[in-house]
Formats: sequence, C-alpha cells, structure tokens
Amino acid sequence: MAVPPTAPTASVRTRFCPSPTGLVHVGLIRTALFNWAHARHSGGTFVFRIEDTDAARDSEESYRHLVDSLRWLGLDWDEGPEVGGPNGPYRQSERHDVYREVAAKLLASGHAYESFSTNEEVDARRRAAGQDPKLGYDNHDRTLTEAQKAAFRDEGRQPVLRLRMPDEDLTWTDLVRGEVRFAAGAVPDFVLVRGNGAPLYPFVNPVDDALMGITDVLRGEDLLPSTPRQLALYAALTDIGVASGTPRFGHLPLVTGEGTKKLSKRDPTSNLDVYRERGFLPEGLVNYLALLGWSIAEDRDVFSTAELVEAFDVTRVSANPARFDLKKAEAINATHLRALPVEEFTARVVPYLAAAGLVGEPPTAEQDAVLRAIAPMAQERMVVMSEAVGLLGFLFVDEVAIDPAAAEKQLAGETAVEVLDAATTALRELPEWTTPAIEQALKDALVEGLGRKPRQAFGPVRVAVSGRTVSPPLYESMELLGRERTLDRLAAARTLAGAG
RNA sequence: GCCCCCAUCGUCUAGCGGUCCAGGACGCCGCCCUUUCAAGGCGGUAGCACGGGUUCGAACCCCGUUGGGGGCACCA
Repeated sequence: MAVPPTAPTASVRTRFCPSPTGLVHVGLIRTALFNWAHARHSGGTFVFRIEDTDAARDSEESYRHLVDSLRWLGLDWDEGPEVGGPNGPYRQSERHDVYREVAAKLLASGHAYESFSTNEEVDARRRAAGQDPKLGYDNHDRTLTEAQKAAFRDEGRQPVLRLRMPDEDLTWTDLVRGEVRFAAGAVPDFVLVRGNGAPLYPFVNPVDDALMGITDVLRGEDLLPSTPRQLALYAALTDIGVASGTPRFGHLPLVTGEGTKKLSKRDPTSNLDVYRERGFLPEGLVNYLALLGWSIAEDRDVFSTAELVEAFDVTRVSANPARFDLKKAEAINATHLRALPVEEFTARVVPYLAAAGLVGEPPTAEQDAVLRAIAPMAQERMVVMSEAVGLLGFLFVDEVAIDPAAAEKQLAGETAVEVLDAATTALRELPEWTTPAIEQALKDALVEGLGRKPRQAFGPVRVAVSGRTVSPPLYESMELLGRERTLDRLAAARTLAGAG
C-alpha cells in the first residue's frame, strides 16, 4: 500500500544574507556553508543577498570582501549579486520601493499600525503599572483613534509602523532543535519601519525571504528569539498575498572562541582573512568549519567538499555550541595539504614564495626545477601554505639568514666548530655532488670520523645550510643548493660558531 | 529581571531504549621508525553534570536542580 506524501516536495531554496559591515567572521561563513551545503545536497537553489539597509555601517569594501571570500571557498550562488536572477535586485539598498509597498499593504490591511509612543513614555507607563520597564513596548498604540494620531502629528511626531502580534502561542518545528514554543503575549508589537521611513531588518529580512521564495532558513542561534516575530510577519504577509507560506527554520549552534562566549568580531581568531593569509586551503577550512556542529560519520572527519555535499543533512546538525579549535583546524588542513597532488601543491605554494620575493611569478626555469625537486619533501612537513616561505626560503637566496635561536642551539661551542670543519673537508673534494655521495661523505666524516651521534652531527650542518633547525631533508637540500653555496654557508657558520 | 536554547573525554563529536564496563578525531603522554623537525605506525590518558521518575532495561524518554549560553533597540 502506498504511503501518501507528507509534504509537497517543493525544491529547496536557501539563502545567505550578510550585512556588509567589517570583517568576514568564521561563524558567518559556517552559516553560509551550511546553507550552501543544504541547497547543493538537495539539488536546490542557493541565494546570496546583501542586507545593506544600514547606510552608516555598510561599506562597499566589505561587500566586495564578502563576495571574494565566498568565491575563494567555492561557495557558489545561483542567484545574487554579480550573477543576477529572477528575484533581484539582491541588495536591499536597491529594494526600498518594494519595502514601501509592502509596508503600505500591511498598514492598509490592519496587520500593522502607526505607533507614536516614545521609549520614555513606554517606560513611564510600565513603571506606573508596577512593571519592569525591560518588558518593552506595551502595545499601547494599537487602539489610537484618528483624532489622537492627528494630534500627535500636529506635535510634529513621526509614527513608526508596528506589526500587530497575534494573540496566540507561536511555535515551529526547528530543523535542528525540534519543537520550540513562545507563549502568546511574550513578544510585543515590533517596529517594521522607522519614523523616518527606513525599513528595519526584522521587516525586510522576511519580506525578501518571502519574495525570493526561500524555503529553508538556516541561521545562527542568536536569531532564535526573533523567530516568533518572523512567524507573525509571515502570517500577515501570507494573508495579504506577499508570501505563500512560512519557511522552515533551523537554528545553528553558535561558534564560540577560547572561552564559552560567542566568538566576537573583536577576537582575531574570528577573522576569515587570517586563515586565508596563513595559507589554509579552502577545502581544508570548509572541512573544519563543517565539523562545527556536524559530522560526516562515526569514525571519520576528513572529507572533501564534494563528500560534504553528498552527505550533508541539516536535521543531523548538533544543537550545542561549538568551540573553534585552531589546533584541530590546522590538523585537518594539514591532512588536506598532504593529500594534494604534488604539482597542485607546488602551484599553490608559488604565490606565497613570490609574495615573499623568493621566486618570480612565474618562477624562472631554475627556480621551477628546485621547487619541483623539493616539493614532495616540503609538503609532508607543512600545515599551512605560508610555512613554505620559512621552510624553503634558503634554497632561493645566496646567503642564508640564520635564525638566532637555531644558532644558539646548534652553532655554539667547540663541537659545532669541529663538525663544520669536518663537513667542509669531506665535501670540498667530493668527486660527485649527489645526494647519496653527500650522505655517505658526511656520515663517514661525522658519524664514523668524529664518532658523533647522528642527531648531534647533523644539527650544526642543517642550521648552517638552511638557517633553521627544521628543514627539508639535508642531503637533498645540499644537492639542490650546489657545492659552492653549501661550502660558503658552512664557512659562514664556522665563523659564527668560532666567535661564540 | 523576563523569554528562549544547550548539557557525552580538555576540545569537536558518534550514540537516536538493550549490540556502550560509551566509538572516532584534535590535543596530550609513551614506544617504533629516524639525519633535526615533522610526517607515518603502534599504544595510552580522559567523559555520559546532579537528583528524581518511566521501563524488565536509560547516555538515550519525562520532570526538577545546577551549570553554561543567547536574546530582550526606531542595529543587523
């Protein structure tokens, strides 16, 4: 026997609707990612909309930055700025006529009304009634007569437009939290349009969602308390024919910082750019961000963006807050970085080396040869791309700058002098300059000859050659560097060690 | 203050009434490998906030307590 369908299967439409103010926050991006993944998983549509209704705080630069960030992460949108679509414009600053018209309908239909009370008057009324002023607006102006309104106007007052909240409980089934209920009367009539005519976020956001046919609203938990207002607005919009029903809501867990508080824009770890500049891979960051509230399987947490799309299920998103853990983000990224085909890795590393002035862009033939040779060895000891600068820089300069800490550790005292001298002697006359020959010569001279333990024998040589205690494999590095530069560096380090 | 949300290792999580003396990952510790540092391999450490129910049986359901968080604008 056939089971009747439980709901019309209209195709999913999600949206990401940031306001372009300041930095791009990783929590914001996590929200974008989940909306995107939900749309892609279900074969739906992902809409990108800019909520720039606050001229004082919005900036064009911030808008560009948002667009650029989404592109970098590979979160493509089907409708929105720069790609267009049938429901545009997609910037609220260009939609004021729409809001004016909807506001007028709401007023005419009686769902909204003009309110003249000042905050001071509301406060005073609350106190007079022995109530806490924090209760907010008291719905006092619902019943104003035309004569009273006219009197206020004569005083020069400009009314705000408020939505008349229904006198019944407001509930919905949250996609991540299940049943949520707010008691009737708990939410006062709220302002849709300012006295000066400027529409407010709680008004324009649902209006645009309705007009753009959004079916699934995935947003931060901080917006959960505003949902009853949206539900009421949606009912009114549906009544006047602007909306055709209410979307599903899913409130995503907050992303917290070091403590237990919501990750603030002030916290440097909240800035997406920091990760991009450090050389996180977009797919690595996407993977980590997806883990903030979601998991792909019981025994796995590294996955591609394609696998994320394939497996993503909003209803399996966790309801508890997630702390942003840099160490884990790095570990996930490192795994992605190592999994890159070596040519791909090389190509991605070039911009970082070029920005540091180490190679040309594109690299010269010689630089390219060195890069290709060292890439596989560099790849397995890096976490983020920018580390290539410190790790490989010594291969692309004439004289290496020795890290003071490394010098102190490995180039101080008699033993270092001895080692460097022995290494120099062994390498100067080496018949062929190849990795195996270098290895054999050094082992003979330092381990056999001087009787040093490998870890003590090669430390000073490594620092002399690369300038650091951490480097790609030593013999290969020396071969790439060439005999002349290698001997010069041993000599320079010898001077340093001798002086110390 | 009022409203709402949340509660499994230090952290992110798996778990959707028995297969859990709770699994994975990061971190941390140890060992192996080894030319440093990594990487890799192997092993270890550590948790169901508390109290009541319901049930033959609860990490999973219900209630309460405690704790944490979020929201209460003519900001978004």
